[in-house]
Amino acid sequence: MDFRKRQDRVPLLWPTRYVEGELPAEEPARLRPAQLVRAATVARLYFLESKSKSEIADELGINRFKVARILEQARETGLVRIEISAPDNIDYALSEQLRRAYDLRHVVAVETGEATEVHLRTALAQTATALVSELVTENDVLGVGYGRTLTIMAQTMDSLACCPVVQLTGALLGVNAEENSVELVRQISARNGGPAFPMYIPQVLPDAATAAMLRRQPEVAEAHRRFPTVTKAVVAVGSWNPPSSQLYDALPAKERTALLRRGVTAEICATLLDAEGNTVAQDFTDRCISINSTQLKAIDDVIAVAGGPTKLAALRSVILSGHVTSLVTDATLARALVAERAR
Amino acid sequence: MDFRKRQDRVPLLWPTRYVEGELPAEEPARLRPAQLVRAATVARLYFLESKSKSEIADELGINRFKVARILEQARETGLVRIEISAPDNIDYALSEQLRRAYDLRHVVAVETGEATEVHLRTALAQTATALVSELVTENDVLGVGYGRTLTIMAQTMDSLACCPVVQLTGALLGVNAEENSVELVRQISARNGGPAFPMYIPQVLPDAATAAMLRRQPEVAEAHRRFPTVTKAVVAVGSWNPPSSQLYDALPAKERTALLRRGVTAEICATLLDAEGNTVAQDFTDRCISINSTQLKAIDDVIAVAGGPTKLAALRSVILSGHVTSLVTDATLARALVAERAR
DNA sequence: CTGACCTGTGCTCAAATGAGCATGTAGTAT
DNA sequence: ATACTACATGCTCATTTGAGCACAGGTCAG
Repeated sequence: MDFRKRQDRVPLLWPTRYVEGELPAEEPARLRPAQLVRAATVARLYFLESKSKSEIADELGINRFKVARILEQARETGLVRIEISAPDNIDYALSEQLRRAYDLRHVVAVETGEATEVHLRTALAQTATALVSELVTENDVLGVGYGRTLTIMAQTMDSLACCPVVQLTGALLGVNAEENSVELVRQISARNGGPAFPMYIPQVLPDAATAAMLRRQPEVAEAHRRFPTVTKAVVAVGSWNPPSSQLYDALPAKERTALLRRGVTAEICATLLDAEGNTVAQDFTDRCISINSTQLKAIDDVIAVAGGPTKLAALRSVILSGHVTSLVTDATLARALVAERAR
Repeated sequence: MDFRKRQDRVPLLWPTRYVEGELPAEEPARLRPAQLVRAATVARLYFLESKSKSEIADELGINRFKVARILEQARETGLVRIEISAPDNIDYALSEQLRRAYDLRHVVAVETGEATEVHLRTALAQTATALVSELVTENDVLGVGYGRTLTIMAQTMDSLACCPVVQLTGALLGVNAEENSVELVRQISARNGGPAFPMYIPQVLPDAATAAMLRRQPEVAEAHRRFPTVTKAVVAVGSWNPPSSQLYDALPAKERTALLRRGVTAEICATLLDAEGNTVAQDFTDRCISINSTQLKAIDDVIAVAGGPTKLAALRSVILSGHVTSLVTDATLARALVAERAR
């Protein structure tokens, strides 16, 4: 029987925590003693003692088809149960759907329930921590963008391989001074023990010339030299419409509206994207201290961490732009993205 | 992977209630998100959606060996668990061992724990009820012997197929008049709605001539005519040394000792057996109203119900004699029987 | 640099297996 | 009786599968 059952049958393998469709009622083995003894024996030999059906058949003096049928029955009656039990805050099927829908490398759709924004961020951050720790080896070079969720992530980051940590964007003025891209890089490198490449410099500068000049500052130049060596990056996604972006918040109203008029929908690092994922307003990006679009795309694995209803359009745009390869998001957002791709 | 694991690996299929060897500690999936998503996806497709490994491999764009290895890992980490959960009052492995050791058809070894004799009888009776109900169809003719455990069984007998019920032995004087072979047959036939063939007659008579004469009484003759048609029988086993037998108890001391001196170790219906299972004291059996050894052996399936430490020698004898094909007993007794056969 | 040694991958070949079919054996309706 | 249904059994053949091997890439010590 090989544990698979053909499609025309009722599925006999039940998950417990992870449920696809309906959960069959707990069924406490309706077999009678004689069958029970035989079925339990066969099941024990097959599952516990890893014998082949043919082997069991020979041993019990029945034929292998009979053994297969006994095992089938054992499953049907619930004598043998197979459960897939995984942490239930991840929607695995949805994650995989989304991954395939946009041909991404890794997608983790976190089930956040009726969470407040803080809870949502925390949940995403924890998952991002786990994903990043899993993917990053000591031979990697980790690039780090900036975002509120990433800040929480940095605080919970543990067991990250000891590898260089490179700051990908200059600092934005956040609500408090503790939260900025420099702090983020410091936190992470302090926790994984790897060398840090921070840049004490603002992200947005008055003009491209100033930015170009400041890029020549030793520390900034050093970080920029690392950009081509970055193998994995974890970044946030900023939404411009509706606004949910630290960069957006940091800009004067005039500038925002100008950029919005030019179709900016999302930002990833300092790269601005329209709804279709095209890079727009390159002149703005030139004024920024940040990894640029080309360099970002050259990174092997770029993990975007973004959730919440305001990020839908932005996340879609970022995915379509091809700047990210992996994604940590919430289930609601994931469902929306899958749904529109299905059309 | 086919759910079996080779012997050199740690077994990855865990029973819950039914445990063979050690029970591995509950292990809550130590995989990280990326692997978890992939493993959960593969496991879902394989177990829940019954796809083949090759199919899954094609679908996910990996090769089938990879799928097999992911599934292996899913088992190793406890993401996928297989449990065999059956009523835990039966020792399935022991039952099967005993069955094979003596080439019996059905054996159910009931785990009674530190039970009193009453509890033990009740447990055996319940199991016997289940086994008999399972094995007997409406096309069978059920023969019924006599014993205290069988009396309890009759009281709990339910969902027995509606078939004729034939009394196999005459009545013994028990502690109370309610408990005798006639009552037993009445009870069962009342419960299954089948025709009864009782015999209101004592089991032991003064001499063979009297017995022969009484066998001609219409009711007795009718039952005897049914003996060759009996297809399944449920009987008790009496032990003579140590004594644990209703028949033994019913005999005068003089007679007992005379028979004991002739090597009587066990009795099944009115057939007496020595330690090796040979029929002895045929002259005594001739004085009894009962199915005889030949007729008993002609029955397709004879289920003996016997338990408790006093029955060891008797049960061994009865099994060796070839009078029974199936057995409901307690685990302790079963273990003893298996152990001595192993030598 | 080299060679030993992992680890992950994908192969070959033979064994294990399932689906579907043919048979046998009821029981049931005609 | 006869035909039909239902079900259990055991077959053939194509598919699925595992074990073991071979190879690639990477690491490490010398």
